Amino acid sequence: MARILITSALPYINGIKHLGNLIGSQLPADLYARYNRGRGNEVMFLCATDEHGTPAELAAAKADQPVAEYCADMHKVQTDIADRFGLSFDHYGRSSSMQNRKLTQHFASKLADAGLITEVEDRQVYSNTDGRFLPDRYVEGTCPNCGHDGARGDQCEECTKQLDPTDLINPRSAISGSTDLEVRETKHLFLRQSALRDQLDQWIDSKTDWPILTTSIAKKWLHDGDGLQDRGITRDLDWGVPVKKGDEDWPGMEGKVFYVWFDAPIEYIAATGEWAEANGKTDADWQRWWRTDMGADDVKYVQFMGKDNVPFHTLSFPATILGSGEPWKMVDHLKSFNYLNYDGGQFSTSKGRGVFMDQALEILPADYWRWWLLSHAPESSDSEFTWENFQQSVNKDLADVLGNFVSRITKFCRSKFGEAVPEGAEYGEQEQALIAELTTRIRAYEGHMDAMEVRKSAQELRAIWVAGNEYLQSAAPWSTFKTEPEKAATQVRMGLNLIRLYAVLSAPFIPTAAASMLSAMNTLNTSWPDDVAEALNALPVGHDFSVPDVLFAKITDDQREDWQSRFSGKRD
RNA sequence: GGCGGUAUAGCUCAGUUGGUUAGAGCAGCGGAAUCAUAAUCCGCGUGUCCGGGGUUCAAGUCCCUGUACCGCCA
Repeated sequence: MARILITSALPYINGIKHLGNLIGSQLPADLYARYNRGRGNEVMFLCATDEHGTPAELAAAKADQPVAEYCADMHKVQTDIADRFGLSFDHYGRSSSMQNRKLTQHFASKLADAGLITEVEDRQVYSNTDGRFLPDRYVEGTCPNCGHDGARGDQCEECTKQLDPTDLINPRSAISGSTDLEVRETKHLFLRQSALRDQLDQWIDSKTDWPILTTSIAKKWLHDGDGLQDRGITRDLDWGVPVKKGDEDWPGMEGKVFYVWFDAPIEYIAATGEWAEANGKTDADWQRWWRTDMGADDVKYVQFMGKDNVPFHTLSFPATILGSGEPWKMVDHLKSFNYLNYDGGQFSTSKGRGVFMDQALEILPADYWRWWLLSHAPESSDSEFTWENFQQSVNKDLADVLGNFVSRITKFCRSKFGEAVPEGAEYGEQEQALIAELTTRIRAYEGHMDAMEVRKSAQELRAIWVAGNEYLQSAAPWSTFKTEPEKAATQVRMGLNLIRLYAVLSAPFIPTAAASMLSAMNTLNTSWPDDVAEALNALPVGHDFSVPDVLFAKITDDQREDWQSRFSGKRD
């Protein structure tokens, strides 16, 4: 039994995520987790909210709440939505947890011991009115290049010129609008990533089976210009992990916190500690997933994320781990995704454009979204969501091909033989041919799933559903029933067993519908079809079942048009 | 500006280390069947593989170049 550690990129705390975020990390990670559990592997699937940093502080201020309280509330909201989407995390943690605080401080201490941290004097804009330092992007003013008034301190969005906050004419605080600003000296810790460049380079070179998207981004950062740069890992903020060297104070760093990108990936590890604590486990129980000296040697670790997160996961976080000199588990496979666009443009959290997770669940059950998103995952390039495509795909694949299959076979059996698996002969030639085809296809499906080829997996699964319809069509039990009822009974027995088989195979994609199918077939047998012939005899003659409700109602043209206009603008 | 990605049938996409008449699903057209959510199954594709050069016996697949769209730039 293999042991698989799976993490999804951490969603930021300031609001509900849209479907583009979902398909970029959490959903494919869930697919992989459910599949591996289905195969009988031991899985640890983790995610958490990323809670530190200025955007969280500002969102809390806007909501008129203390930031800790705001984060606690939003964490609950996100946990609830994740649950309703069927995201089967073993633990959904928080980067603000005490475990993460301790671990982050621990890593910083180890890095300092290894000589990989330097202190750098810096000059930064301080707002007297706000009583705080302002991150570059929170200083606004007139662009010296094009004269645009809303330029940010890191870049002018109008002319795209990169700026320094001190370049701005008439600078003001983006938080309060105050112009009472001054430049102050401040000291920060830098992680000497440059010292680890060759190690990281070799490590990336050894990953020959990673998506090109992943390695090309990593290589670019390693070699572009002067190569990998050292990175500031502290900030002058209140909300975050206090800068400490392990348990001890860090002279000169009083009142500062670690940068959100330093502590967020460490939360992958800390979340496992949170899982242990929440479930009455010991430290050893989580360490066997993460410490190669404590049993994590045989763990396969897979990360899922959108392409914007790749640099931090291929370079910064590995630098933290390698630099610590401790035997932590490093990622084995990094599956990255492109972006999903919405109806001709981008999904956008800040602009409220597109469909957000809570809204999606208001109009349709999770399985509809899961199927469409996964079967159209942006693997090789950016892909696009349109309502027409969504309606067509979902109606055809889920309602017609799969849902109707379940419906036609159960209703036929009920009307001719009653609600129990009818007695007939052994499977004949036609059934053996079907078993052979399904065996080939199921092995291909497993291959794609093991390789995390999401779209190809969906295609193969669909072909497996189609094979059932083809069989029924050519076997035609409604026809054989008239002259050879016993033969019809055998064919119906095959059809009913196919429903159970489909439920098991489809569960990673559409867990709710799969559960309904199993429930209708009145079975708890979810064993993976290593032997397809055996799997198609799982429901024996005489086994009771029931006819389920329609699995997937079709999306009507009226609904589609309604949603299309409802989601065309900004969210409320 | 630098870098990266993408450009293949009306739509969404596959096309492995270059090798016979470029494929799949959807949509469309025709047919079969009537158990079923008017569902299913079968048959039907003359596509400047973005343009232009080049390498090669052979290029959608490699090289150069141009164009378009998207993204990233700590």
